[in-house]
Amino acid sequence: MATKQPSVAADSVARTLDIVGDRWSFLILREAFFGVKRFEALQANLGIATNVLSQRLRKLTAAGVFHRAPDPEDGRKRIYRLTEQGRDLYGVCLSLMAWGDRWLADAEGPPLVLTHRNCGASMRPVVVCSECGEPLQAREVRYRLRDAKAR
Amino acid sequence: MATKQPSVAADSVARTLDIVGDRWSFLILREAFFGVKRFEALQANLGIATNVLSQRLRKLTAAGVFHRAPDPEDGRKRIYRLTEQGRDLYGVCLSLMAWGDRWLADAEGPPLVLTHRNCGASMRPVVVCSECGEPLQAREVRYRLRDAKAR
DNA sequence: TTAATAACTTGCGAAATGCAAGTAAGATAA
DNA sequence: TTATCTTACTTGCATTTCGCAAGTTATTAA
Repeated sequence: MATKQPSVAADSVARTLDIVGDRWSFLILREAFFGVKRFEALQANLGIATNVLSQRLRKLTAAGVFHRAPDPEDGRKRIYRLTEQGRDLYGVCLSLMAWGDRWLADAEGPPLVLTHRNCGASMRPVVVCSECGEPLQAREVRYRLRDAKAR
Repeated sequence: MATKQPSVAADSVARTLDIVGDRWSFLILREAFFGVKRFEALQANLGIATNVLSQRLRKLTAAGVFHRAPDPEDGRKRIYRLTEQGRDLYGVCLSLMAWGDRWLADAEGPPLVLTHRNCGASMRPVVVCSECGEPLQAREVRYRLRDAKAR
């Protein structure tokens, strides 16, 4: 059995889920990563209720995931752009997609082929160690607080 | 602006979120990755209502994320083990943790140091291309249906 | 055989969600 | 300039989900 270490690493997950841990936020982010930037387009693509979309965008903007600004070419429109913080969620979003594609795709949803433009290859996203490049597994990772003893 | 491609890759994200896209599932998974295997321990660590935990575990088990079995040493207890499908969510969970640690950690939650046992280094998880090993960014990834034209 | 424990289920008030309708501010057309 | 349209919201209300407290059932321990 793994060493118990809940409270250490727990809060970073919980805090993240406070922001994006509802049924819609990642779908909004997915659209954003596809290049969708406007309220109306998000609403139409997702079929989300307008009050909920409004609320989510406000929350995500307040959290620093999106930057909201009027369209200089049409003052009625608002442009929602991902901040660096928001773009940094791409890996999570892509991993969610890859997991669903691997385990849930069937007759209803044919598997996806992802292509990496940089190298040109068909690929899948993998979560690896920044230092050795090996895929990470739960048993192989230890969590510590900086300037604190190991648990 | 990116090419519009919502319905293609969209459903894999949506299907995944149908299973783990609520406020509790990833917290339950986090505990599971820390080695927690029993109902009572999950409840105590998370402070989740018992009916919701019961419902979530049933849903995640039905979806193939957990395997549920009676403890052979004590028939009252149920052991919830991650299946391969469940363990495959580790990357997502770790990425969520890393994001929260990077962007939301502050006075309340000191940054974490993750150590990779295999290589011994302090590291952070990175989502990379399985083929070239480079970190993935939204602009660099194309999505296609297998046996379908590009969009 | 009685009591304690583990994993639930049930009932009920509170909160979140979806839907339809309305509003306010800026653009467009006559 | 006036009227209409568009965009991004807000409001009200019914439905669903959630949290809490109090059972219930099955198994173990005394």
